Amino acid sequence: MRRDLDLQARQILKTAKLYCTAGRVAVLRVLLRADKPLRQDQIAKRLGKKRFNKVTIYRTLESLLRVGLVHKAFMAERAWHFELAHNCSETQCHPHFTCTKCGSTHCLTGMSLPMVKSPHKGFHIHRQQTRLEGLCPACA
Amino acid sequence: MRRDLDLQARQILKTAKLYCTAGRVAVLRVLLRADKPLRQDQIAKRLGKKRFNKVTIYRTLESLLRVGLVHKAFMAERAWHFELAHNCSETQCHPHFTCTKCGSTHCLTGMSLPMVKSPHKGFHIHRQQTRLEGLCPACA
DNA sequence: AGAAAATTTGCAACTTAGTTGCAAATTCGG
DNA sequence: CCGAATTTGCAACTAAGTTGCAAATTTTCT
Repeated sequence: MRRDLDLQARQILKTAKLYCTAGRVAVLRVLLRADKPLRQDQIAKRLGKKRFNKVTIYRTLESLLRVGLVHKAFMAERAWHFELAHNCSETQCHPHFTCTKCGSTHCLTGMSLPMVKSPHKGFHIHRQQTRLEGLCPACA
Repeated sequence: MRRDLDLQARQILKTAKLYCTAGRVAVLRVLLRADKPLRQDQIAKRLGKKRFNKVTIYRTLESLLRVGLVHKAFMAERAWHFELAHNCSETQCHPHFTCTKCGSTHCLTGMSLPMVKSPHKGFHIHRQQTRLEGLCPACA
């Protein structure tokens, strides 16, 4: 089982043309077994005895991101962004668009998306929010 | 014009039963004029001469959040979350669900949403991501 | 209006998340 | 196994946000 995972991780790294180091294999193994997006500290915890410096973990993730093996879930940014809630309904706000080139953000007001229904039993969805990425008029 | 904005801000604060202080009026005015979600530092910048301590700005935003006048756009969390990109298409990943009670996050795999189309001309949407909030099976 | 009570503000110090430079260690290709 | 390329750990740093507390402001009560 664990051998398998190890081999799989190594294989993946090799095809991605990344150096196959202890750190990368370990982090990748954690991600392969994860059932949800993880933060650096959560990954570190799951590495257990195999300790790596947090800088190493971040840099490993960076390399995995670079080759497209990994995503940043939530397309999060580092800082919080605030806006008035006035023209948002209880269940959703307008979508936000962020330009991948210039980084500018725009509110795409005037569109309301159909409310998502979970395919998994037992989830009660109260609010949804959609984030879009692409090129803004100025950059396109 | 500016008088109007001021009055409007005061009115809003009054109905929300918040102390009507210089800081709150100023921050609210900025938000009323904003065309997109703003970070604390961006708000500070727009306050111009009316300087307030960043702690004050954060606490002001907190109070506006508390009474529901303001949102955190992107439902952002403070730290980045990473996950394997394997079962995501070029244009979207599965939606993520976060429980507002216990804070747990789940991947709602197995659903693909229709790709959003911008109602505004000139936006080229490459990727979309949906985030859901509500109660998870355990908390519901 | 004036005073007491409630709330907000600013400051300094702190935490958390993530980054950078650099020297030492590891990995790869021949 | 050697040398070049890449990765690692460390320490020090930045950015974003938080906390405690005393002083200032706002509201309420009379």
